[in-house]
Amino acid sequence: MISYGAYVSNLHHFQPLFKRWERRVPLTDEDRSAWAELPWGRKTVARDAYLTREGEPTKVCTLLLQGLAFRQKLVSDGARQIISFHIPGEFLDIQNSMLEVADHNVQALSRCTLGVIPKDVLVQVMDARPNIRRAIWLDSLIDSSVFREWVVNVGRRDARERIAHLLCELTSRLKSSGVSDGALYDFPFTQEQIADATGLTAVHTNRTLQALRKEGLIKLSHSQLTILDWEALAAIGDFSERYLHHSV
Amino acid sequence: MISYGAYVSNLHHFQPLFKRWERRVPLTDEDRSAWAELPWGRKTVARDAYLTREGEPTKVCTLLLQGLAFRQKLVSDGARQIISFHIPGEFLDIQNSMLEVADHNVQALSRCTLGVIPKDVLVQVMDARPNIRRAIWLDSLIDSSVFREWVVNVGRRDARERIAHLLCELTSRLKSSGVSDGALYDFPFTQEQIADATGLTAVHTNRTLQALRKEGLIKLSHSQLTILDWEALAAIGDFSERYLHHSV
DNA sequence: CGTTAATTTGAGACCATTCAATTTCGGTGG
DNA sequence: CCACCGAAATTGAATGGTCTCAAATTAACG
Repeated sequence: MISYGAYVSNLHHFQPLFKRWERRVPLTDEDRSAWAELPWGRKTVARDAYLTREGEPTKVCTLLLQGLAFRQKLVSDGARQIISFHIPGEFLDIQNSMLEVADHNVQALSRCTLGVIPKDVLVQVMDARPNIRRAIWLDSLIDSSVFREWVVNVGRRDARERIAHLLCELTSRLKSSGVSDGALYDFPFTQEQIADATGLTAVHTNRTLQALRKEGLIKLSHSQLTILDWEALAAIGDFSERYLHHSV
Repeated sequence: MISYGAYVSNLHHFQPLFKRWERRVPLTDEDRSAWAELPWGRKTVARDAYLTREGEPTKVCTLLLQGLAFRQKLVSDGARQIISFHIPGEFLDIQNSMLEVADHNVQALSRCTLGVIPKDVLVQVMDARPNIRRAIWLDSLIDSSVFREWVVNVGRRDARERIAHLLCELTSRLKSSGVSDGALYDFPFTQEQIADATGLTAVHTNRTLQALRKEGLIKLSHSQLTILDWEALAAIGDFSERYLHHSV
């Protein structure tokens, strides 16, 4: 029998997830408790830890509960391309539920707490609960939309535009999720990570960030970011929230 | 009452789709006939026609029956980034089933025949038929994987590598789908389209293709492509089929 | 407070772009 | 069947954004 304390505690971990899901799909109390009662494993990992490795067979799906994480692929000469960043309440590898082999790597960006669940359990709950199925299906479609925008970002924007766009995306998503109030204090990304996410070198990322600072668009030091002029930054980055599908 | 002739004819149109689906998910005769009996609209469009426009409300989903198509986004200065190419038997906008507004454009690359279906019909059939649901869910996850690889391609490879990779992807997908035998005769892509897909200019794409030709890696003229040295081209493009998930 | 990671700076080289101009290709009408 | 036309491919030369390779400085952390 599950104690009331543990039960509430479980539900508590899923608040960012439920909050995000319920913006788009109605959940019943049954949905929520069924979700919380799944055989979740808890895991805490250090910064830079690999959560998934390309080429390995998929066994579980991973929900990010606390901290930040990112997906990446390595090319033959060893260069790294970051493909997406993830915030609490997001699945890091929902595709593992259906695909047999991981096609990219997932790494912790900061110290992370994770909810880990066997892939077949997830498939079962998706079959049984239409609301949860739709919520996950929507998450996955929105992930896809973000990947598409990243193709555009690295393919057709220059350094200044790419970085402005990335900062806008992170701010917008954190604000929408309620994790941050929008000014994005606490910005644990290294310049090398920003470089790998934008297809630039760390050196050029450094110079570009300095330019944005000198123009009074952002304030960034000691892992603290402040967006000083959102309108200007969004204009530079050609940023529109549409692709994030915050409302449905 | 649906005539036998029309019924068979309908099924015929979906052969490339069913063939692809059944590599990963078992379909029953009931699944197939239920699918064929949906209220499909047929549409034929000319080269370059827009099938979906960013910002427009989503009403239908579109299945490519014949011809080639691509997804793209335009940035503020008018530049175009192509995000994916599509071959017969693939959905062009499955995300329309759940999202309210299109986040990118879809264009016909050649003259196309399309199957068009209202989004709510698709949602219903996915709720009712687990096999079809899983097939579409898999399609969508693999689309996502391709988008991720494209982020890597434009983000961390040089011109030569990007184009080699793109040619390998197209060849591999056409071969796997059975549309082509793998040598990829009939290559209707313009150099401008290849440029827009790889984040390059048409001029540099031209020079890079010439280099690949001079090295004896490909033969390309008059819209006919032949891969002369697959191994070498795949090595240059750092190409692995893993991300295409041909088998599950 | 020492050690490593992360950021910053400089200078030169290079890949890809820009901007034209030219040639070839593909389709059309006379 | 050939002349014509716009689209696509090709070529050249100059420019420039980003990279490379160090080296120096600053920040983070136990």
